[in-house]
Order: sequence, then C-alpha cells, then structure tokens
Amino acid sequence: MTATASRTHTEQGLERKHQLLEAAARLFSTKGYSNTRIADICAEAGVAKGLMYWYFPTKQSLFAELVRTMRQQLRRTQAAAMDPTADAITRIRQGTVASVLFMAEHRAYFALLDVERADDEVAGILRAGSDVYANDLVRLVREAQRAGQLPDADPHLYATGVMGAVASFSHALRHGSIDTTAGELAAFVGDWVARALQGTVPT
Amino acid sequence: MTATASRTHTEQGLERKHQLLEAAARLFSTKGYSNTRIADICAEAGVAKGLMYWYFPTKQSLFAELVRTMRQQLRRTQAAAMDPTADAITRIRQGTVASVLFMAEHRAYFALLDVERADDEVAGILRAGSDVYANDLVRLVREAQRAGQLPDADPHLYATGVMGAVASFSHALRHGSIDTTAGELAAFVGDWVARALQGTVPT
DNA sequence: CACCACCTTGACCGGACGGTCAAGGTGGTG
DNA sequence: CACCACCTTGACCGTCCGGTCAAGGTGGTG
Repeated sequence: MTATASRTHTEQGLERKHQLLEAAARLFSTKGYSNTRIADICAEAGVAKGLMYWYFPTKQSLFAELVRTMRQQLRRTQAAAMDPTADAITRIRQGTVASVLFMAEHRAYFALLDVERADDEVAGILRAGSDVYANDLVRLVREAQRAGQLPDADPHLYATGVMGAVASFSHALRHGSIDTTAGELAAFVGDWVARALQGTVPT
Repeated sequence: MTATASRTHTEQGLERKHQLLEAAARLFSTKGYSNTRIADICAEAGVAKGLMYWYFPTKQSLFAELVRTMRQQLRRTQAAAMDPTADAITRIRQGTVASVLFMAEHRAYFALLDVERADDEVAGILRAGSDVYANDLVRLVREAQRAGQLPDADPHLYATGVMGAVASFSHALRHGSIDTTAGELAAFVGDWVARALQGTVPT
C-alpha cells in the first residue's frame, strides 16, 4: 500500500480526485460496488488505472469517502428542515418529508446504497453513520411520549417504523414502481408516518 | 455446462441436494452470495467441490432454487392467514402479521435477502416473484377504497407502505436493533399498518 | 539550470474462484 | 457376471481483477 495518506494535493489534483469520485458514484449506483471494476471507474473518468491509487489507497476507501459525504449532506438537510420550536411529532414529520425529498434529489447516490448491502467490507462503512439518525429519532419519540402524544411502547419500534417508511417509499420512487412527483410523495409519507405514529394527521 | 437438466435423482441424491441447499442457505445468509465460495458450500456440506455441479448447473441456479422455495412458503403462509370473509383492511393486517411472524421464524433465509441487493445476476431472481404480493396488496387496497375505508390515492402508494413496514421491522428484528418477541412485534406492525392506512386501529 | 514535489501512464503480478474433467465407486437389473 | 445409471472425488484450467511499479512528464523555486 503506497503512503497515500498525508499527501498534499494541488488545485488540479483535488479536481481529479473529484472527477474520480463522480465517475465512481455513477458506476457504483448503476452496477453496484462489487460489479464495478477499478478499470471501469478510471475509464469513465478518462484517466489511467494507476492514477486512482494516487488519490485513494484502496477501492474501499473511495467508496467510504462517497458514503461519508452523502450522509453528512443528508444530516444537514434533515436538521435544517426541523423547526426547533415545534413539538416532537411535527419535527419527526418534517425530517421525514425532508429525507424523502433529499433522497429523490440524489437518486443516484441512494440507489448506490440499496444496491450494496453485500460485502463485509462495505457493510461496516454503511452501518457506521446510520445510528446517528436513529438516535435522534429515539430522542424525539421519547419527547413525544413525555408530552403524552404517543403510547409508552419501546421508542426504538417507532424509530424503526419511521426510518423504514422513508427508506421504502424512497426506494420505490427510485425504481419507478411509484408514479408521483417527489413533492407529492414526500407529503404522502409525512402523513403516513404521522398517522402511523398517533393515528391522526395534525393540520 | 454439463447437462444437469433432465437428470433423475435417487432418494439419496435428493437428500444430498437438500444438504447442499441447507449449507448454502447458512453461508449465503451470513456472508452474502458473492462472498460465499462454492468450495465453502461444499466444505460445509462435507462433500467434494465437483459434486455441486452434479446437482446444480451453476452457483446462480442454486441460489435461485433457494429463493423460489422460500417465496412459495411465504405466499402460502400469507394466504392461509387471511380470512376470506373479512374486509380488505383486516386481510391486509392479517397478511402483515403473518409475514412478520414468518420472517422471524426464518431469519436466516431472509437475512440472505437483505444481504443481497447487489449483483445483476442475482437482482433479477430476487425481483422476479416479489410483484405477486404487491399485486395482491393493490387489489386489496382497491377493494378497501371501493368500500370507502381508504381515500382514493394511488393504491401502489399504500401497497408500498405496507410492504415497506413489513420489511423494515423484520429487518430490524433480525439484526437485534429491536428487542421484542416475534409475536409482540407482529402485533405492533399490524397496528402500525392499520393506523397508517386509515388512522385508527379497528378492534 | 538543478532539484523536487506533484501527477500520469499502462504493463505486469499474484491470488482467488467458478467451472471442468477423467477417473473411480456403488447398487440394481437382465 | 455385464452393463448402466447414478454418485463422488480432487486436481486442474482460464480468467478476472485489485493492487504495484518503474518510468516519464510538468511546473515552481533557489
């Protein structure tokens, strides 16, 4: 393994790196991680194969960088969508809507994720950050329970339900088995979650 | 490719085949399809590598047979759980509960499925039969809409929501991020779906 | 100019793995 | 017994692919 770490890059170098990341995203999301050859990525980016190893120590590390970036963006979007003065269930709903919209906007990236459960190598990377959102949700559910908006069942159950809804509907939208605009879907999912949580849709 | 098709098997042969399928199921569901070597499967079953090709033409076909079997069982279980005289939403709920229970009982098999989205080769096999349940659900949703139990939104949306809930909760149970018995979870998911559909839980 | 850090190339290596094959059982039937 | 269909073995083959490497730019600084 060449000492790729602690290397400094010129402006041009950073741009190359970006090109490689974009090429990889395109290919990973259509063919899946393990079906994408390093040679493919480099061809797509229009550079020689060896060059990838100038910017990334391994194929995995490239993938990891992709996932990290995307997850950060999602988190920021969710946070921005929640009104800090609103009650817990409303915030969950806002986060849900924002997530569906975000995933619709970045179809390619998220297609990448549901293609990828396989591979031990990759599983860890994927699992790493997803707990953050789950924890947030659990916190919100507890708040709602304290406020008497939700029965006192295990908060993890509710959190699982919310995340599952976002994931499933977004997945369906990506794969064309649902025929709406992202906006309509997001609203529908927001309602769906709100109903599932407390049985009614607040207005 | 040896002419594996149109071969007749003795009793002993069928048993061997079964052993191989079971060994494969164990390995696929823990390591994933593409991370499981044919050599591993044969070692697990305690036979020589070449023997697998006596019973299956390719690795893929072994996998396909596994998936086919499992899906049939699930369908039968769902059908058995639905009371044909009940109203549509009740039947959806019964199917949901039965699905969660079934998936809990066959964790290993279904872990196999969520490990596997990757691989073009495998994706087709997976997608092949899953429409059947979806179509059933759509039919039930339409019936519920005619009966005035559900708003007139796209039935596919509701169907997606129901299947997503089953999949997500079952997935969480398999991976230990939820801490209940299968029975409790199944009941919870039944309620969750019923609420999400129409906002109340019929008693 | 000399030097150095950064960038780019593509031939090559080595191990992994799906699939093949020739050879050797084993048991049942004419 | 001879024959045949079924079963079992493990060495072997061909290919694919992640990763390496030696060589060749290029541009900025002393």
